[in-house]
Amino acid sequence: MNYELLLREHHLKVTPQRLGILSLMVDAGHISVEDLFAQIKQEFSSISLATLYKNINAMLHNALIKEIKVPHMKPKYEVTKPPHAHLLCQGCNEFMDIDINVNALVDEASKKSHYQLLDSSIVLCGYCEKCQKQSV
Amino acid sequence: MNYELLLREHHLKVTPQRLGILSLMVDAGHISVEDLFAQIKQEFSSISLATLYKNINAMLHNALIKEIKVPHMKPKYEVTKPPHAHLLCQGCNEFMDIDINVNALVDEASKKSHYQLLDSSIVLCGYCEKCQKQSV
DNA sequence: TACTAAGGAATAATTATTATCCTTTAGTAA
DNA sequence: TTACTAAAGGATAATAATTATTCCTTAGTA
Repeated sequence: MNYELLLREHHLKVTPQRLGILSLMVDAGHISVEDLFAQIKQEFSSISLATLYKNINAMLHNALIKEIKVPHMKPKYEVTKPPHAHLLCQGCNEFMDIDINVNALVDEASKKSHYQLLDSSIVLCGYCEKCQKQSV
Repeated sequence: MNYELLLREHHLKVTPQRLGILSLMVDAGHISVEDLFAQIKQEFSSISLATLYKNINAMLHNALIKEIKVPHMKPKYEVTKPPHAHLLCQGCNEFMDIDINVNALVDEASKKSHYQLLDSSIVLCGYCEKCQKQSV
């Protein structure tokens, strides 16, 4: 993926820090501010937490990334992808993407409301294969 | 609704403050800590914000209420109801419940993953009838 | 009625996020 | 290239949200 181009397409200045943050986000899939900061520090030891927040907000504003908020968890961030749902494992607390038919859901909802629907956020909770075996 | 019984069923001590908080939550449908505090203050002028947080956490812990978290909004709380989705109006920022077929969604997701699914959280964003007319 | 564990009030402490100030740098155009 | 300007970065202060602590009060129970 060409991160430099991706930033330009979203009208964001290209800086080494920003490229690093974006690249880490892509690699991680879903990552918290805390973890992202720990990782970006390894590349830019003097980077400030405020810089990270400023970048996250800039990228959110341009919809380059999305915020995922679920109960009892710190917010996580992911690079924007086609509509999909999230599976959240209650054991290891990891997210996994799943491409269910989001449009069908939106269609069904449309029929039951007068809302003009624009976007959706779907989180399913359960146990992943690994955590299923271990405990429960 | 018998709030006293509801609290007892969830192994929570019955106190006047707690009854007040629960009753306000039911009436509001979906409410933030801030709004809840403003309202409960009218009934118990000396109530502390810490007390409110402790009650919210106690009720969350016993699944008497649920937390709703979505990007760019303060968390809201609702008394636990049968599985349903939320419609969030981007104009007035109000939630509305909608009873779409959540089980069908979970079934579909089950087929596409090895997860053992337990719970789901679905938020659809758009404009309600009123806000559709006004702007957009 | 009395006892005990939990709840409430007040407030301090912690955590997460944003604002501010000043320095540095990316983007642009001469 | 060079020079200019707006935006970005770093350091840190400030704010907001939530949790912890202390002590006093009350609900549940024997």
